[in-house]
Amino acid sequence: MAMPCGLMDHLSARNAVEEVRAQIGFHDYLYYVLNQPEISDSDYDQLMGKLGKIESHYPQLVTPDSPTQRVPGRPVEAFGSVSHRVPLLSLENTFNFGKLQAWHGRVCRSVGGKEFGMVCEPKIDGVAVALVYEQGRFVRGATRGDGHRGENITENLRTLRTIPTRLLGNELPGGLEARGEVYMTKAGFEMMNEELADAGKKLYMNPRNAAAGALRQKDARLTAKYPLDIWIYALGWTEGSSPSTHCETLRWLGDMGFRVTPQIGRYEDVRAIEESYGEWRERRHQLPYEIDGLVVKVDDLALQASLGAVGRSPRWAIAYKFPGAEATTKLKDIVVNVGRTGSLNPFAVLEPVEVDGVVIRHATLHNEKDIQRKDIRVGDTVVVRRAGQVIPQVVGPVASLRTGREETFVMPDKCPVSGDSIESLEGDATRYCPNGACPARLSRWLLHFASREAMDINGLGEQWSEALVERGLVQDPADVFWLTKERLLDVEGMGELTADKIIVGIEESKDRSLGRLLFALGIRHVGREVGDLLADQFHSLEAIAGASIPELESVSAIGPKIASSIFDYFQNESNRRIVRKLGDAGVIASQGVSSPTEGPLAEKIFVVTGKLDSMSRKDVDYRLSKLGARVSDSITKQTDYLVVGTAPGTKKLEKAQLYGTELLEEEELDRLLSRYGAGN
DNA sequence: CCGCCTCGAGTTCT
DNA sequence: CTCGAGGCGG
Repeated sequence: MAMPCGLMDHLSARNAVEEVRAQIGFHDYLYYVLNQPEISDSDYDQLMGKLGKIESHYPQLVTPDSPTQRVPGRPVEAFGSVSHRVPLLSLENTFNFGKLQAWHGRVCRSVGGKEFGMVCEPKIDGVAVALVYEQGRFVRGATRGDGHRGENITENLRTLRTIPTRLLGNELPGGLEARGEVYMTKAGFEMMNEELADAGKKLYMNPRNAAAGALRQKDARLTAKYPLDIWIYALGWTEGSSPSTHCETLRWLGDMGFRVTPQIGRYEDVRAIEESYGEWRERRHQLPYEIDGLVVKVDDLALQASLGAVGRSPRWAIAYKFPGAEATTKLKDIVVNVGRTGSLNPFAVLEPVEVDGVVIRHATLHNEKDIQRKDIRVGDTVVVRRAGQVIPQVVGPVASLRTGREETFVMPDKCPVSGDSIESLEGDATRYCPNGACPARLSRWLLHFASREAMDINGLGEQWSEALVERGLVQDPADVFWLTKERLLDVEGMGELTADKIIVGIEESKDRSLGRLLFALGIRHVGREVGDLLADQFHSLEAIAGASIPELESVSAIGPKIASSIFDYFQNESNRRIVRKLGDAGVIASQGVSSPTEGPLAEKIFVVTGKLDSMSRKDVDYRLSKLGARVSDSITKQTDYLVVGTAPGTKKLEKAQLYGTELLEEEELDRLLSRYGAGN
């Protein structure tokens, strides 16, 4: 064997390598685990350089646990599977204190009423792994898998600097298995997604999925690029002696160089745990990584052993989870709804799941493109989130849980209600049912026609809209003005009182403003705003119906698309009939009063976020507009003030910060209003 | 043509 | 609230 540099014989080289590796291992521990480096980065680099140099001269001394080998040279073909010597069980879950008390009661009974200590630690939202060490060296790492067999991801785990390749200390057991949770910090996750977005690649949905994805890279060189970390939370098994309580075990593992969950508490009383749960629930957002609850364990290991397990969960531990803003569930089906415009709107039928204290069964999927973009398939396990304050949203599929039996969604080519062939308008992501008389469209249209912002017909909601259309009493919204109490009573489930209420509601709606009526008609691209604009400009329904495209376009904010949509609407014979019927029924459509553009707050644009205690949003709107201000709902550079109520939307606050918009507390708004005589 | 801004449309659950 | 699309100014 050649000895190119000749300075060392083989034996002293071996000693030198061992020496340097031990030093590097120790400094890795100080730097990555304790966050207390004792040497400078350049000194550290020198150590690494030295090791690399010796190893390059004596390749036979290179072992997989060398610090230079954290990132291997080539990808693996496939992950092997390994069986766990002691199965990794999953924990029983609870979201409420009652079930925690019940668990505590069961443990109490089975230990015969003796006092016992419990340990409580944050439950990291990551990927559970088992790390096996032999003679103090990291030899194997695996995922949980089904609890009995997991995937061998040793190479990938080796890239994590916080996983020691060698343990510290002199009296190490012959073999041991440490268990922990690999996670990605929130910041690392954001950064990574930004990079993926820039590269035009698919984004990860949350830090946990990103961590799981990173660990499943076939090429560990890729894993090394992800910001992964680990907290060790338990000892799986060991050969030789080990401490007798969970607390001490963690300390013992920490001394060997593992990065052990720091925020751990010991309790004798479940009520104290409940208190700590409350604190963690608040504090979780300040942590740099995500936690989804607390894990409560019996501290005494002998007691743990005597309690054993039921089914797949140990009896000596329970996960006390936070009500999550996110959950995963099965996507049972994708069903298509027909909107009032005839738009086909796919929505998800979900296995009911609790998200943030509410059971979610449905969620909108927007349109076909959106489903394709997110690659959502029927049968997928999906992540569901309550976006913004309320509305459930399917974030995306958990692709790793696919069985191969999932079906991709195809938009039907016939309307699911009327059976008409589907039209797709050029440059429009949504598709439409072209049949204006489609019963689904009709009942949605009627509902819209009667809605608060439109004709505001009291008593006519979803239920009765559908019933009236189904009974054939209404073929277009103008028909409602010919309804009589007798005919209403024909409808199944309709009582005297309801019928009276609806008749009165209809009568009262006859003199709504022209703008509202235009909006109610449901002309494509004509909403509340454009409706009022047209009313201000033309003063009567007849004038609008008779206007030419150029005349319509002369109104600012109305361009070619909107103009031709309006023009086409009034060219259509059945629409003209509706207009005539409305006139015959005595629907007056008084001209809307144009809003004053003068006043103390003229030209000022307000946006409101969150809930206000003293008045409703409509109230704010009304009072501010009386002073000449405008209330918009999205923040732009033009916005002058953002009124901040309780539980404000974070998006709006962020934007306000970006544009330097002035913030107004509710009190300040009150003062402002009363100064100009528009207060309470 | 692009980048803003604004408007329209659909939406869940209690 | 969110997305998509229309209008309009640079």
